Amino acid sequence: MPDAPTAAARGPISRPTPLRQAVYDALTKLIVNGSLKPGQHLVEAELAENLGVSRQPIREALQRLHTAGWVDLRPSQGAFVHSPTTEECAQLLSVRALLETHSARGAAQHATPRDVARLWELQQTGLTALAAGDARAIVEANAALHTHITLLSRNAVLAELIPQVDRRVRWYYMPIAKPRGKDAWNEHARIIEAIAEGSPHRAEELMRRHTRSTTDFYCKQIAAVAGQSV
Amino acid sequence: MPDAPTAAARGPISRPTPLRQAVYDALTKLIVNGSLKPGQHLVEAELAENLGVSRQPIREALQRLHTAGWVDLRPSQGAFVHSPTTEECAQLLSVRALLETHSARGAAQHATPRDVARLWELQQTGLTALAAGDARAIVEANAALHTHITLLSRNAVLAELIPQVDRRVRWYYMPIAKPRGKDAWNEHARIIEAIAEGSPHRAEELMRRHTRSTTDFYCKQIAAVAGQSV
DNA sequence: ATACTGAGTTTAGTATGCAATAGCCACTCT
DNA sequence: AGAGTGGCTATTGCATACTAAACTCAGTAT
Repeated sequence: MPDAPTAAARGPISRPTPLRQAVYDALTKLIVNGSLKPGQHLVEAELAENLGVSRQPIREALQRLHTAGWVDLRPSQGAFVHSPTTEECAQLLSVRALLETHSARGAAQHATPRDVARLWELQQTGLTALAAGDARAIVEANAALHTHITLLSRNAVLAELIPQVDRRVRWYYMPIAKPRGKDAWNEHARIIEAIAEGSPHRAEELMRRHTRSTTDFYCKQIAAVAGQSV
Repeated sequence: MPDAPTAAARGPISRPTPLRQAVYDALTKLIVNGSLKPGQHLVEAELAENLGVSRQPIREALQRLHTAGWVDLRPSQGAFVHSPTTEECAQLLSVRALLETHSARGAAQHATPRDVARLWELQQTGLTALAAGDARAIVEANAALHTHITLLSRNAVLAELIPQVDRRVRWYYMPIAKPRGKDAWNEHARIIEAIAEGSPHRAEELMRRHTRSTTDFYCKQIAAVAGQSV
C-alpha cells in the first residue's frame, strides 16, 4: 500500500551491495572451506589488503562474524577464528535438533501442495546425489531440504536462528563427516509425507527421530576422531 | 596451561572495555526502556555526539544490534529501531518456550545443591517483589531466575541464544505486560523442586507448561491491545 | 644460564575527512 | 492548480590518519 504511485516498478531495483556484506560473505566462505583455520589470528590490515578494501568494512564484518559465532573477538588483540570444542558441538547438535523439530511441526501446519512439491524436488536432488556418491552434493541437498522445511514453518525467528546453528555444525563436521546414507533420505521422505498430509504431530515426531539419528551418528564420529588424534 | 608463569594472576585482569561495547550497552538500554522508539531513524552522527564518541564505534555497535535483532539496517539509509510485528512476537514466544524447556531439562541434569540454593534465593527475591507489587522488580527477578536456569543447563549455545530471544520478547511486552501473578511463581517453585531432585523429564514438562501459560497470557494481552488501538 | 627489563614493532582502537547516494523542497511548465 | 524536474542538504559508506595498547626480542644483571 505505501507506494506504487504511477510506475509499475518491478522490485526495488538493485541496491548497491555494501562492501561489509561482501566481506562478511567472503570471510564466512573462507572459514567454512577451511582456508582460515580455527584459532588463526585474523589481522585486519592483512584481510583488508587481500580483499582490496580498507579496514573499516572489515571491522564491521568482524562484528557480525562475532555475534554469529564464527570468530572470537578478544579486546585489544583482535579477531580469531573460533575453535569449537566437542561439548559445544554436542550442544549445537541438540539445539539444532530442537529447532528443526519445531520447524517440522510448523511446516506441517502451513505447507501448501505447491510447497510439498518443492520438497519432493529437493528430495529427488538428494537421491540423485546419493546415487552418484557425490558427498559434497549430498550435504548441500540435505541442507537445502532442511532449510526449505524451516521456511515452510513460516516462522521468521526459527528461520533466523537455525542457519546460525546449522552452518556452524556443518562447518565443524565438514572435515570428519561422511554424510549419512540411504537411511537419512528415507526418513526425509516420511517427514515430507507427514508435512504433505498436514500432520504436525507426526512430522514433529519423525523429525525428532531423524535429528536424533543424525546427532548420534555425528557423536560417534566425534568419539572416533577424538580417540584417534586427541 | 598456556600461561601462569610465576604470578598468581587472579583472572585475566581488567581489559579496557572497548567503546563499542559501551555503546552497544547504552543503545540496547535506550531501546529497551523506550527512549528510542520502534521505527525511529538512528542517525549515526547524532548518536555519536550524544554519547560523546566518534561514528566508528557507533557503526560497529549498530552491526551487532542488527544481528541481535534490535535494529534494521537499510543500505544507504541507515539504522532504524526494529518494529516487531504481532506474528514475530508469537514466534519469539514459541521459540523461547522451546529453548527454555530444553534448558530446564539440562538444569535438572547438571545442577548441584549449591546451584539449587541460588535458585531458591532468586525465587525468594521474586516473591518479595511480588508482595511489594513492584512490577519492574518482578520482571527483573523473573528474568534473573530464568537466566540462571539456563546457566545451569551448562549449554553455552542455549545460553547464547535464549537471551537473544528473551530480551526481545521482554522489550516488546514491557509496555503492555502486567506481570503474571502468584501462579507463575508457584510454577517456578515446582520447577526448582524438579531440578533439585534431578528429574530432567519432570523439569522439562513443568517448564513446558509454565512457558505455555506465559505465552497464552501474553497472547491474550496482545489481542486485547490490538483490539483497542489497531 | 636464567630471569628480568626495556625499547621497538606490530596491531587494534578511535577519530576525522572525503565521496557518493538518497531524501527533500522549491521552482517551473503544462 | 498539479505534476514533474532540478538542485540542495542531510546522511551513509568508505578510506586514511592518528593513538594507545600489547606482543617480541634483544640486552643486561644476577
